[in-house]
Amino acid sequence: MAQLKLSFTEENYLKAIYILSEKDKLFDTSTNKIAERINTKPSTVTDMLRKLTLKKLLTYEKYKKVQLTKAGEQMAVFIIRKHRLWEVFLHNTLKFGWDEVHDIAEQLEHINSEQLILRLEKFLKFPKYDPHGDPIPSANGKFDQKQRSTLSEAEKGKSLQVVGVKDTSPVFLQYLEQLKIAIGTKIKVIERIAYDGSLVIIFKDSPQLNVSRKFSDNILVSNTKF
Amino acid sequence: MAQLKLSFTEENYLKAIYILSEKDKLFDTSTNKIAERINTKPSTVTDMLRKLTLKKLLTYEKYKKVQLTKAGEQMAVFIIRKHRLWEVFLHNTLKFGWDEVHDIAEQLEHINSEQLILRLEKFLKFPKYDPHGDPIPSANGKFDQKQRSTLSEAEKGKSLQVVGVKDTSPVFLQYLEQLKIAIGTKIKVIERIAYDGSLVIIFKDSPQLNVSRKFSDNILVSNTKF
DNA sequence: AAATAAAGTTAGATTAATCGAACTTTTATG
DNA sequence: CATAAAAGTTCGATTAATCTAACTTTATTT
Repeated sequence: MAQLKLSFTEENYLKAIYILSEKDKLFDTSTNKIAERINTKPSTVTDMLRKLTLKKLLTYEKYKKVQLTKAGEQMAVFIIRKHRLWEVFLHNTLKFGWDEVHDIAEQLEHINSEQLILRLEKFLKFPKYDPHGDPIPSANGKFDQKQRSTLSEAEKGKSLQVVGVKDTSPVFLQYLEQLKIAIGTKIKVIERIAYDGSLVIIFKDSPQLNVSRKFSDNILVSNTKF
Repeated sequence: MAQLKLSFTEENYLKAIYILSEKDKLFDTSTNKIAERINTKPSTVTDMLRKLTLKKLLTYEKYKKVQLTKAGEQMAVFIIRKHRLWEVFLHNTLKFGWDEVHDIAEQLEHINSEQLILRLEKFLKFPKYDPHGDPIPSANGKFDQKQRSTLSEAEKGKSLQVVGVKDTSPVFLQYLEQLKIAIGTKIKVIERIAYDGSLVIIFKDSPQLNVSRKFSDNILVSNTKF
């Protein structure tokens, strides 16, 4: 693995395509979506798709859908692994806030050294999840897939533990920080409001709190832990 | 500081020019020397010197010598600061060998985040020297200049402490590792052999050892500490 | 100091990544 | 289903970094 060297740009395309394919399993990964995610123009994406096809990292015919090959997917997963391990380092070791780690990890993920990542992982004690609750693939590319659902799906009376977020925008993360909700926080659903899909919840020593549907849609929870 | 963004390549040129100017204070920093250090051709260097002159990071007229401006020097020192802090991290925290840290730090030094470096420095407890004994500039660009000389200059009978190396090639560093000489090792010069400039030394519980002039020329020592 | 060598520069070409504008294909909609 | 809108592609151009080959300037040496 990791035999052929890719440019930062190529790596970013692979990662973007991987993530888009994951996110929208129903819809095809399209030129425009890639362009938007990578902040470039569709014409540039077309060129790059050609290039990556030649390198056998994805399959693609013009006007048709894009799909990563085994090799391309492996590369993408490895980049995600690096990204998430660095996020753990930034958050746990250097004490960066939840919302500050992404941009720096975006740069660090391209550092090229297998050894570095193995040792970093060991130093961090083999974390399974990053600070946003996203799973960190192991060195052989496997994800630890824990049972997760959104808070919005939770039944009344259920006790749950926050394991991640879907929205990772600073505004959302900072709001969570303000509420003192973080990974690991235990939440109980007191009531479901049928009218607007909002929920009344409590957590830790908090008073009752009404949270919007939009809010609860973006909180990932598990109830397998207790 | 650090207002304008430079490419990796530009940063590498600045660093190379800074280091060459430091090393050979007597001789001018020349196109060919830069080319050799950066592993590129002289013609490429000429182009880059023009570009960096336009950006006011150095002064240069064709066929004349190159000199960094205040701004260029600040940038270079900041890159060296990053490089050396990362080396400390790799060595102290991730337990990489003395000889393994350079290449990875060469990549990490280009990561762009003032905060990251400040926090890394704090995490590492504000180290003053990197694993090779080279001083780490502080955030305001100042070096802690300790009294240093080479082992070859040491008088008979003197006790000294290793504070760094001049040669950082893997073969030399690995030899030191084998001998169990590292930063901090205390050495006593038993005898100076006039014939070939070699020295007889002892350190820790070692037996007497004869080391060549070439060897002792590349060990930096201080006797200010005890 | 003239000739030769070494160092440095210029010019033209190449590769990677990007863009805008014009064009083509696919999809959606009346 | 014809046509307009959306999506995607092609083409020519640009910028950064690099090279080679030819040329110029500076340094060295007899």
